[in-house]
Amino acid sequence: MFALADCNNFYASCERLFKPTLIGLPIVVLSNNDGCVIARSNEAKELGIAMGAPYFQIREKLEQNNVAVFSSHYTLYGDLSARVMTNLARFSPDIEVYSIDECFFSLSGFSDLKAYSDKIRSTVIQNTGIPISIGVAPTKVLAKVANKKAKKADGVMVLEGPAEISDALANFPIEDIWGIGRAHATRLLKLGIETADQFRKLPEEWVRREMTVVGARIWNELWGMSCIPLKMVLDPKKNMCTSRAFGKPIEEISELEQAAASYASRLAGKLRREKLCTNVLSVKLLTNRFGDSAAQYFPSLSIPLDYPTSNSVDLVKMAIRGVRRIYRRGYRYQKVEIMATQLIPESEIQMNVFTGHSTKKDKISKALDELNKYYGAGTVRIASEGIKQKWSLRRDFLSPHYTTDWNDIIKVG
DNA sequence: TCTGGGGTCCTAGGACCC
DNA sequence: TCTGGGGTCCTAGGACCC
Repeated sequence: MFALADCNNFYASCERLFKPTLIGLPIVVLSNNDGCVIARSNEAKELGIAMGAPYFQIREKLEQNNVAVFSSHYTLYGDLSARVMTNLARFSPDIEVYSIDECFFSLSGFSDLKAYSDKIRSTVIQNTGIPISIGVAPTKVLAKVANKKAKKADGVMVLEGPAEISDALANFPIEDIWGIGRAHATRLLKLGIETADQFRKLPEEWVRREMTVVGARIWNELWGMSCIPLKMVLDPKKNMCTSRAFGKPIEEISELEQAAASYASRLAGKLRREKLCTNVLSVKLLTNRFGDSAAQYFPSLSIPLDYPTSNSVDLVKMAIRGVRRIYRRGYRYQKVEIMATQLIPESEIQMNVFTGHSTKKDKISKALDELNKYYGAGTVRIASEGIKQKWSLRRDFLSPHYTTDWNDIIKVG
């Protein structure tokens, strides 16, 4: 049996944890640049605030209803997520941390799954303050279904026998099935397939032909045949990307270079943290796709590197070179994407006799990491990243670093 | 003025090799 | 009328996830 634990309205719950005065009140959390809504407390959902709604369009409504608004604060959420996962790990030998707020784990060999899940749930809530729901079923796809049902029940739902499962699927909307996205849902709805139960009654061959093996796996999982195993060890990453919209549009190449340098440096840091090196660096510029009238331009360039690297100096240099190659005057750029592909572990690097590895550059990178870890991200930068970063993120409603910065720690009394 | 960011998997088609 | 066959690798694009 598989269990899925999912934190309720995770980001909103994290913000509320440190502001108990907000209990019972509506909360929303905004995306980077305070762009749109990415998390809502139940009270905010009840007000009819849609997921993904652009902030500037609903600002008045939020003010009228006294909704508490927060900029997203991933350091805080990451820290609280780790606490939840640590607690869950005490209850099962096999766990898969699936995302920042979700965790699959095996309950095979356990008895009285309802009572055990209730205990897990109350322990996590007690120890972390984050409310969670648990769904249990014979496959991952069914555990997802159970989890949705748990949210509407008392926080735990176990689906075990065939009759119980049929019942649960009978009125389960097709578009809510894990793995069926907008495109497939639209198509299936047109064919009159509206529920999970109708979907699994389609012939398997049809599903396989029209929705590839991915669809066939979901189909089998809905019949209780497990096809998606627990992933207890993470596969090594294949790509890594730093991409972020600017606080305001950029037209000048000098500012684009700064931003690209800055993103490349951040990317290099992420690579080093995961002990990976990249063979190819890609740079992409994007104009604002929502600006109907403005001219659009989405150039990109992949730069093969002479040797796999993760050092900031090399990657920043390449990113700037990329921007210079693809930049064209006359556009209002909204975003730059720096992507590293063909990643390999640091330990597997084949030395190139001619270019080799520069220990000096590696030492610079290491010093950067250590200084920034101690004094805070971005304290020491490469000069081309610029000092006055006019394009940097807008985060007008950022909460304090309650758990990750001594200066922001909660004071009692 | 303002509309997120970071990933994975699968397939099809082209290039290339023997 | 005829123009091999089979394999691998790479890339682009689509679909999906949280």
